[in-house]
Amino acid sequence: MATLQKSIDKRNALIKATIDLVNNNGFHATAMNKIAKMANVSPATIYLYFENKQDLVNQTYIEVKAKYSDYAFKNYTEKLSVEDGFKHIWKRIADFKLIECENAFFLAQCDNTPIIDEESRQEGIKHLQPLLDLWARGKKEGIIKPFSDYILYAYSINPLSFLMMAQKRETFKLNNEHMEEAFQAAWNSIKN
Amino acid sequence: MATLQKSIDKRNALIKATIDLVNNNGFHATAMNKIAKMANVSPATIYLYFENKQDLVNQTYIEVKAKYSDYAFKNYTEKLSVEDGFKHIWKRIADFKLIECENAFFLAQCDNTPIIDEESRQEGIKHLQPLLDLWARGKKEGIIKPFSDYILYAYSINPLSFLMMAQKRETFKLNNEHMEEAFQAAWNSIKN
Amino acid sequence: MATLQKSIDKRNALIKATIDLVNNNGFHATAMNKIAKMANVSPATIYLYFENKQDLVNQTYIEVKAKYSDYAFKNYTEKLSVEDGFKHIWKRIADFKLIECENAFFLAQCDNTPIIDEESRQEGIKHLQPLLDLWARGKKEGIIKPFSDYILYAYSINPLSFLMMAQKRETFKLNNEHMEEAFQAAWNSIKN
Amino acid sequence: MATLQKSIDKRNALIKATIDLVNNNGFHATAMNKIAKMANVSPATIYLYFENKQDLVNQTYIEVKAKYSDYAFKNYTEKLSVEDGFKHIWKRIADFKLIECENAFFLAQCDNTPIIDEESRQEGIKHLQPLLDLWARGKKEGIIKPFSDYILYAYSINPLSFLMMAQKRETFKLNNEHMEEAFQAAWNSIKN
DNA sequence: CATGAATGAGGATTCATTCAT
DNA sequence: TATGAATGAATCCTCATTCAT
Repeated sequence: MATLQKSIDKRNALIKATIDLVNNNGFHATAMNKIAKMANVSPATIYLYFENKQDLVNQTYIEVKAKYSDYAFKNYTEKLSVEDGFKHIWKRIADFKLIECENAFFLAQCDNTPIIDEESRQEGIKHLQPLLDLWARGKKEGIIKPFSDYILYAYSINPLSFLMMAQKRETFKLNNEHMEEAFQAAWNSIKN
Repeated sequence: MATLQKSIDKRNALIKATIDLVNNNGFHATAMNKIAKMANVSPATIYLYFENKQDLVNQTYIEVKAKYSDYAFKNYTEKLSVEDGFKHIWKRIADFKLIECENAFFLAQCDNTPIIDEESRQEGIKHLQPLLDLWARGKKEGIIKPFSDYILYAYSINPLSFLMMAQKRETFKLNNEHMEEAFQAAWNSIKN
Repeated sequence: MATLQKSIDKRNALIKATIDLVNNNGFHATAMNKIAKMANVSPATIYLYFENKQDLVNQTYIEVKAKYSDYAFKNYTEKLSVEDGFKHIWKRIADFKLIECENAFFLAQCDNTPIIDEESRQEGIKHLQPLLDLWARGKKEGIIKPFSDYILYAYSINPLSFLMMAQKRETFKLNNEHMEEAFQAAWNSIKN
Repeated sequence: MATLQKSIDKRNALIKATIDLVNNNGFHATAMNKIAKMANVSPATIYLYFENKQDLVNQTYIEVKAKYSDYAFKNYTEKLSVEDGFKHIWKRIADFKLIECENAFFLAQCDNTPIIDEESRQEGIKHLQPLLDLWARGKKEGIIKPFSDYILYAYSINPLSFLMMAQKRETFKLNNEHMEEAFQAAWNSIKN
């Protein structure tokens, strides 16, 4: 136990350090040494947990992506109406992007950059199924526009990433009113 | 003349090579050496045109950003109605992101990554004024929702970046119908 | 133990190599690569022991300067008369400059060149106190001329550097008679 | 004429720039580019006047060395007594080292460093003949100690270099009294 | 004579990774 | 399991030198 826990702690510390440093310096400007130091671990120790630097980022990506969808669907139930269900998920995602913004920023960087293996990217995509199911139901009920899921995502979910970036850059500060506007824009873009 | 043109050609070749290589490998994985080789130039020559690697990317960013807004507002006139004007600009930006996708991908990478100086970023932001003016007019006429420009941009323009990425990743192929859907989603998200 | 000793050995090997190569090629013509090779070490290893090239020379300078004064005052005691004390120290310094001439040449190069940080230079100056004390006593007793210490040093000690250079250049070979002459010249220049 | 003069001016400007930059940065840290810039000349132009960098320093050395001996023997005549003659030359050399200290510093650097070709060094040595003649006469007359010329130079002339360095380093400021002391030390070290 | 643009070779330094302990 | 010392390869950048004009 104790020793297993210690192992997990180290792994977590390494992933946390990776997110932090990659966010601030980018992938290639982040030295394994620095990651090790920030995680209070020897550089060699990293290689006990990860095959190499690429593997470290890949796994970090998958982990954060999982955290993202866990967060997104927390307390969500298919019993909700399409609109309420969407609102619920949207709000959760918005919270994730704006509160857990270090994680969200890391994902944005991975998603707009050639640093992640295609395989790991695929691995990370799987998790949004409940949202796709909701949209399918919405389309069938005539509540959601019969658009490709890519387009629905692009317009109703992804804009939150842009707002997160703006906020992180401190060029824009989101308040509750903005969030309300954002939700309206999202919903209007996909509702029938 | 001849010699000035040759200089300009070299600078352009360097910028083109930078875009290409950074797109495929990321900023830090792109060696000056490789940029030089691709531009048919000695590594040392880069430093006649740019102060250092950072300066090279900064200037590339500014240049591409300028190309982006030039493209966006080509043939645009304020005489158009708000809706027509928006449609015009939106179509141009869509074309840029989907046709000049190398350029667009480069911008996406810079905008979601800490590789660009804040100063250069500010420099690159200036160019969207005509769109902001159009939105101001739209809000006054009651045609556009009275949202923050950040939100209007996030929902009506930025989603195109997501679609561009998806297409570049070959996970999704946009046809004319998709484009029509995308425009509707964009317009619905901001129109009153 | 073993590992600490190995570390010290490496550091020493690096310092030795630095002296050798800087003596023969000058500071800037000496590549870190070459120093590493001569010390049987990887280039990267140098940076485990020294911050950078400048730091390497600075520390080498300080080390050699310390060795110089250790050598100068070996077996010296204040109980000696001023003349005997001076003769003792002078002989030791002469030996150092002519026998440990690699070290002496390195110092000469550093002292006549802008390669050493002012700070390290100050650090290296501290060590001659016993000689200054001896002169102070000599002046008080009326045995040594009441000249500035700079002048006493310039005339009674520093000329040995010139002779060392000449010998190193193989333009002049010092024998015992020369040494006797040199000492007379030194003593005559400062004695009352 | 005019064009020849212009050529000479350029050559002089280059030599002046070399002295200045080598004094402040050392030989290898001094880039041809910088020398060219300081002399208001294109880098390529340097190669019209000098074969390469080594040749540039060699010739600079020879030139400065010539200036040194010209300065040293200005107004000197063999009709002076040994002591007066020595005093005359010594004063001139002292002036050179302390007033024309940029030149003197350059020589010190060359003389304590492996940057000058042996050949050029030999070339530069020739010039002190009148002093050697004076010493020969002094020895014959029993006024000067029958020491090797190397030793005479080391003790009566070379110390001025040390004082010049100290002054340049701003650790010591020489006044007239010091100069008087210095001359006494010099003369006492070699006079019978 | 004079130049400024161009360059290939080389230099200091960093980094992902390994290995002896 | 954990480490810190060690490293070879690679990176950014500079520089002495050349060449077309």
